[in-house]
Amino acid sequence: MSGLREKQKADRQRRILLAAEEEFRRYGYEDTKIDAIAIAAGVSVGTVYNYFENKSDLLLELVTLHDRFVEAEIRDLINNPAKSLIDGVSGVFFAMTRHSLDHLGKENWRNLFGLSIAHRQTTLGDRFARFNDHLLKRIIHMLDVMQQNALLRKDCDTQRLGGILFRVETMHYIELASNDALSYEDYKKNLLKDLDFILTPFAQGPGWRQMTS
Amino acid sequence: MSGLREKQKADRQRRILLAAEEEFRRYGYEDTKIDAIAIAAGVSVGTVYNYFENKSDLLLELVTLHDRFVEAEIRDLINNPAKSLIDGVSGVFFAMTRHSLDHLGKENWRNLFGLSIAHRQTTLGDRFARFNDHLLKRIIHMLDVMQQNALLRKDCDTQRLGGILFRVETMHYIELASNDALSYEDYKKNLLKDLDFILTPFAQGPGWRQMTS
DNA sequence: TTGAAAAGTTGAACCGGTTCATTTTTTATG
DNA sequence: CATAAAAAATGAACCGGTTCAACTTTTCAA
Repeated sequence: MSGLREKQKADRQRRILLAAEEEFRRYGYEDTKIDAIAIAAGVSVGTVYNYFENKSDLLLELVTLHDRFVEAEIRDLINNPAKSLIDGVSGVFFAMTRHSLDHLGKENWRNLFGLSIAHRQTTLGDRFARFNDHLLKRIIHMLDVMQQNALLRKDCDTQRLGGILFRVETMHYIELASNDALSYEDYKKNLLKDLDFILTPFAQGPGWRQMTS
Repeated sequence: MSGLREKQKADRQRRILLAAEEEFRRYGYEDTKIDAIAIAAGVSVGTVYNYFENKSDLLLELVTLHDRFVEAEIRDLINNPAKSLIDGVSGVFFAMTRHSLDHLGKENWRNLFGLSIAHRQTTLGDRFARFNDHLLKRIIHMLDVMQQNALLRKDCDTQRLGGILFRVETMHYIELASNDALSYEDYKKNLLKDLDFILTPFAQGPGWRQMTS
């Protein structure tokens, strides 16, 4: 049977990932030793590197794994459209952030962000960029839907608005992840104010901002 | 004379910084070895660590050193106010970025950003945050001036607008620094579009966006 | 001038991520 | 089965940032 090798490979990969997740969660990125992951997974150090490029790749893999949950949450939020532009957008961002933090914690996320910026040229940076790109597309799609539903002005470039909102959110997320003194509630409050500021001129409906002098 | 020690210290510190700048510029952050800096500066490895916390601190020190030039450029741009809101804001951002890149190059900047995010709790992250905070204050001040000059709506919260613009710019800068395929011109084009999108509703004068349905 | 305390320098050793030559396991073939 | 080729696992060695105990230089009081 030639499936043995495949089965063993899948099993080892799974065990390494599981061990890594446990270690990262328990000790944080910096204090997690590859050695410890290898021992916990019942393999040698070399084998870990056989399955994963490097330490940060391992972390990225964990993020990607849980990507599907975020994906599901976003889908739900898009399918049950919010009553207003700001509720829709903030709802998606809050859900994403809540989930990300619960899953891996601040320390891992700031390392992931930091490393993906520093090593953009490498696999890590590239894949993280793709991951973000995908999320951005979902945001833009939601804006399109809201435009259909007359919650967003027809003359608004959703591509551009989406990009801007995503950039602002990303910075808030980075600030949250990299500052232990900042709580999730702080993040929500700050982001909401920014979103409101940006979105108000583009929101359709009785409450939008009067712009003529 | 008790000044000898002080003089020697200042001299060593200067030599180390000079050597570091040369190495960082020539080889980039990753490929610069502390060992090489020490040799170029004519001191031992231990001495380098006597003067600087660690490798990234050394890079941050170089950035801070040239901060004054950026400062000067910004002051000029604020003193000679631009004709429009968008020209003023983009002018400052473009100048900052142009100068930063010329000074240290992409590779060093993406590492600085990456490391300051990953190590926010440490001296590095903290000092980099302060550095950014200071720039943000200058931007807000410029917005205040423009508001005085009737280039920006009186009812606009300059604090908030400044924060948003700064966040968007920072993300564009990170994208520029971390992607070798992106040119400075690309950055300018992309950022300008975002700034225009955000600012148009708040710009005072004959050309501002008509917002009533 | 002297010598001991303070300040600073030094480089060998440490630590942990990563590599790679060697060994072990699995598969394919007669 | 037996065996050779292919695939994968292994851990000792490498590399470079960082630390620290030993050593040198400077200061300062007597």
